[in-house]
Amino acid sequence: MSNNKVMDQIKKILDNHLELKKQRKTPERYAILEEIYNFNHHFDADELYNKMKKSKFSVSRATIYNTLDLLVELDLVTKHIFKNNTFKYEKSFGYRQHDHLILDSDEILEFCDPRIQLIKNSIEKIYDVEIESHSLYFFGKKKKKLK
Amino acid sequence: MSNNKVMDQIKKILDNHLELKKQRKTPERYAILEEIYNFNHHFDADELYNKMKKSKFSVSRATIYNTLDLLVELDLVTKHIFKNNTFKYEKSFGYRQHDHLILDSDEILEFCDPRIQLIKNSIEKIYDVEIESHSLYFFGKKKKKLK
DNA sequence: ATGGATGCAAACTGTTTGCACTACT
DNA sequence: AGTAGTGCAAACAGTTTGCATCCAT
Repeated sequence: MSNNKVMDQIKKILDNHLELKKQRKTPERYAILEEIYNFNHHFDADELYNKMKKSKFSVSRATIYNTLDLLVELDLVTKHIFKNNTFKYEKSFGYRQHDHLILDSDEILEFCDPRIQLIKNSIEKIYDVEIESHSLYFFGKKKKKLK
Repeated sequence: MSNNKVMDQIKKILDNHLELKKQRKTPERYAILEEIYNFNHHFDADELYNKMKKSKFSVSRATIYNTLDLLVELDLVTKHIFKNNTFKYEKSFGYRQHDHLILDSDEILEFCDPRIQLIKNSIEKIYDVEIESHSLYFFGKKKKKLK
């Protein structure tokens, strides 16, 4: 499989961090990271919890949340909040930055537009601030096709 | 006061809507709308609830949420969700569309950049969709001033 | 062996819901 | 009079927390 290489890289990142910060290399952390990178796109804590429960490696909710926080901090995972108030997550290593288009409240597409960087640069200059991240969502619906 | 005029206009909008949809013109609805338009910027349901409680017109949480939904539907109020998972609201009539810059996790500034419309237009064409709304937030921090 | 991490369940927070009562039309 | 809207409190959902136990170091 070609993405074993990605898997190796992200595990290495986690590994390095844990070593550096003298945190424990628990099997749970690696198992969770692996499951997340097997997801294709957005999931929430509960989905991950259930996926883990079905897998050979059952893990508690507390650990799910703890590990998600850790991985977000490491930039291996991105945390979103769309319109409702539950957090959504997605793997982020090796995926270039993108924004989201949400159609009919449930379908999520991704896009990338360089002009967002230009806006960011302007804002930084105008307000004399340093921007660390942004979130841009478009909400819309598919056009009805005329018969 | 110069914004009595604004107050009159928005009450008229609510009025028309209630009449049209044959909904009741309860004093609670007008009182809540008025309090909201006395706020200067972002608040959450609880802040509004407390503000109402202190005013002459105490109102229940259920009514707060019901009325907020109604006003959002009428575009008199905008509903946001920033990084944590509680909804924030702001009055929106007469205020041209703007986006938000959140500094050091607590200060909220507003800005307006026409390029966001250009991005929107592109996305609509590329994906053949109709975009109804967007949300754009920049998260950053103030630059340290050198002494 | 030590204490950081986990599992479990209870607590918490913001929001929603059910139902009896109120008051707008 | 009829019923939409309100108030209250209980229910709910997602997340966080406290504490006993476990296991990586």
